Amino acid sequence: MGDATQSRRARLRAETTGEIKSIALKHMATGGPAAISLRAIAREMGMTAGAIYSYFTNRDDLITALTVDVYESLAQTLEASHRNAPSDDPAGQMLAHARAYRAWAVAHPEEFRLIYGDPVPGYQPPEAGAAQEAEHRLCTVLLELVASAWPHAAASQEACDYGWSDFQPSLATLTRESFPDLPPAAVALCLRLWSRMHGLLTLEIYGHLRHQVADPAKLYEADMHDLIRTLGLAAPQK
Amino acid sequence: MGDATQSRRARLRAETTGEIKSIALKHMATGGPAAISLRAIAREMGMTAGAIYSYFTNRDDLITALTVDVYESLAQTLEASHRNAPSDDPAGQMLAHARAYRAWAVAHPEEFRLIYGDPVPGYQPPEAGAAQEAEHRLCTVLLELVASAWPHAAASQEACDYGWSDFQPSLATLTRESFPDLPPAAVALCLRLWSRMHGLLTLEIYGHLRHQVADPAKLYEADMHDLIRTLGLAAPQK
DNA sequence: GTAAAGATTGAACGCCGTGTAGAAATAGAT
DNA sequence: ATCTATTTCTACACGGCGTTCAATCTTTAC
Repeated sequence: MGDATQSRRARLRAETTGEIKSIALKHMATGGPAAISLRAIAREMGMTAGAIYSYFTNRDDLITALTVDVYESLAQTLEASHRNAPSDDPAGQMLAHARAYRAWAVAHPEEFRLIYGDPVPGYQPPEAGAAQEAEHRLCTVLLELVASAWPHAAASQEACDYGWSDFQPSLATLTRESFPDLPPAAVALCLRLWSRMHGLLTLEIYGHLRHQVADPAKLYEADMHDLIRTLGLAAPQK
Repeated sequence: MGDATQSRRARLRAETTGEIKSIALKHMATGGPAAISLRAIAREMGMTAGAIYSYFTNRDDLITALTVDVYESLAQTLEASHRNAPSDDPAGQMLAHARAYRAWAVAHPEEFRLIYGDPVPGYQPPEAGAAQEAEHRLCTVLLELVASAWPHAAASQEACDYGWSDFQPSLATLTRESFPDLPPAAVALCLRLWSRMHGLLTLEIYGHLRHQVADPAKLYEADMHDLIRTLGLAAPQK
């Protein structure tokens, strides 16, 4: 059986798998998600296209693997931003998260397109995929923000009555286990926060703000400050 | 020269052009924008793929034409919604617009993807395209809403100082000509309204809400009511 | 009626993802 | 060290794609 770490074969296999994904990401970064071509990857590696099929059953399988990696990158970025933010300043946390999200999206537009847009013609993500898990992980970061902001924000969010049955069971149980004190309305707020950042970012990434506004960052900042203000959070010091 | 209406050739040409676009739209509605294939269209029309090149120089050219049509469809829908809304109820107008936007998007998800997502691998829209004009047209509808809501909403939007130089010249002049009384902050608000609807809709259309929430419509309604409330507009009667 | 202009065909080129068959290389066990 | 089983890789074929081009048929214009 295997040695200390791994059998030699498994090590080479992992290396090659990584190289395939790395080259695929590189191609995607220049030509968009649609530029991921098994033949082009194999060509760059000095292989034949068919050889990749011993590492990934499909092109879709490779795309799925890349998606998981990209989700991981985004999650780590946002989690790191949350760790570095002051723990007693909800408005500052919110702003830091919003900025980290946009910074990642602007720095990795193609990765953003991969997970939030049409990844590639005809690609269908696996149903019980890791995408759902990754989205919940991203949602958890947001939920932590909402949790610390909820004492200030609850008053403005009581209008709509939400129940746990309004959410998918996986998200509902995840929230109730991790944040027992949060009501359903807080989860709804979390999703609406997400959508609010997502809206401006997709418009920017997909070029729809280019014809309207000189500096998308300014619009984003303005909307985030408006968001913090209407949530009843104190304006951050800086 | 031509007869009363058109020369026979021009008439046939217009018919064929329409048929090409119609079949392309049909394919897109079932298989997504990536399913638009010149060969498949030609096959369905009993033609050869090359024949399409006398109607559209490119596949991208066909995509551009479809985009223009889809923009037109969306613009007419939203403009009709605006006409049918009561003219003295800013909150009701806003809500009607938001609902009309979502209804269109949910009813035409592939058209939505065509204009707001990756239309197709490698497609690059023409720079001086009609897309810009169409977006301005959609923005005008929103600006009318903002104009009628501005007396109530101005107070909450004075925080950020915007200047006309923050916007692209075409949008700035369009606004100043059509709505001389509106300040730059109103245009910024208009774009932020757009992004707010767009955020939830893209998440829904691209399937990212499916794993989180039971009924995306409820989340959308809740956010729109929150939006109307924070804008300082009276809650609509219904 | 004849010549110009437009529409269409059919074949070709070079991409692509995807399979299959067999060769080459590597692993573990004797 | 040798043998055997598994894995990796090449070579090739298939069908589909967008695109081009010379040749052909059809409509228009004079």
